[in-house]
Amino acid sequence: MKIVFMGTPDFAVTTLQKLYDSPEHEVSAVFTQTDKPRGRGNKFMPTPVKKLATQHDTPVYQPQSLKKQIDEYLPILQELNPDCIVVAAYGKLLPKEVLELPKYGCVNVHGSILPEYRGAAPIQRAVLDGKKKTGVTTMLMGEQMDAGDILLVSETEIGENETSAELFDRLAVMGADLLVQTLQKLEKGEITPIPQDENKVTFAQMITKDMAKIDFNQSAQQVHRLICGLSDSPCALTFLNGKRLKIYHSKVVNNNCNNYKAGEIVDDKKFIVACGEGEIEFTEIQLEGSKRLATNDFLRGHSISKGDILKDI
RNA sequence: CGCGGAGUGGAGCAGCUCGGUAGCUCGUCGGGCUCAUAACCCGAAGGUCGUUGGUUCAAAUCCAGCCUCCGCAA
Repeated sequence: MKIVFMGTPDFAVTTLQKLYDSPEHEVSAVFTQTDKPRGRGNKFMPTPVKKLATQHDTPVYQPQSLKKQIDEYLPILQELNPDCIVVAAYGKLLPKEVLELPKYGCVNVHGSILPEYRGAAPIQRAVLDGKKKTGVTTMLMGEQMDAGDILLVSETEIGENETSAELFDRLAVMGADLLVQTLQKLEKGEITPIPQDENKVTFAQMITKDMAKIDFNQSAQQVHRLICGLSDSPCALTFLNGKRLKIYHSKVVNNNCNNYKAGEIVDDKKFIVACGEGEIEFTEIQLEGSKRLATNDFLRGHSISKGDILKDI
């Protein structure tokens, strides 16, 4: 199939790579968000998708807004004449003219089992909510965000200590596979799109940094979910001796009540911290200015004291 | 030129302010103790202190440039 790909972050890269690897598909152009200054030094960095597309010498387009610049880009798309437009975490809505252009429509890969978790952060939200199960969905795009008819769904379980980052990687691969399957069946006419059940719709709100500070008055289970859900980015956060301490991995070691204060360090050999209810062990952490370390390694060079209390500044 | 931190034996850190014998917690290897152990005791190997140049009798330590990594802000 002749395909135009639209996407931006790493999640989309996996799918794009899969398309490059599939001999039956040809990626004739890539759309991605505009380059923005990011990172240290505020240098302009290409989006992950652009990086990959450039390596494959695929033409890259970066419109500010397809809707506003439709007169400019519609002719380009018509010229490209794709059989299908594949969209993965592009971050922009597509205008009607674009949606109606390809023979097989615009197919989107989404990181949840729709209609649950429509929107920006489906994967993190699923982990934050302590869901046992999630998945990826392919759908035919409509004009509303993530509201199109469902094509295929693939499910998976979320591990007890699995972080958003880990789940991200798994779902990206699943999504890429599912997309290729979807295209195959779409071409053969083997799929009947199913409208979403509007009564079951939930939204996955964007993740913000002000969620990141850990409140140790919550239960160990709640703290654990926050840590898993926000890892690797923005990452759950507390403070050790006035310095930011990010928690990448943790596990609940005790669910019962305890006699410690919230945030008190209970074990300085393992970095176990008391919560409002239960205790949690940090297993991978990073101190401000230093690198991300397994707690074992961290404790060889840094000392923590039993009885110290972690708290916000 | 957005702000800041850091590069020291295999790992994580200290030492740098006030230049002059390389330190700590681990790991590794050898030996011992023990029913046994990730426990304990004894011993050993392993570092031109990121890189280049400068100051000096002497630089991990002071100065300048470069490389790499990291936190914040966007």
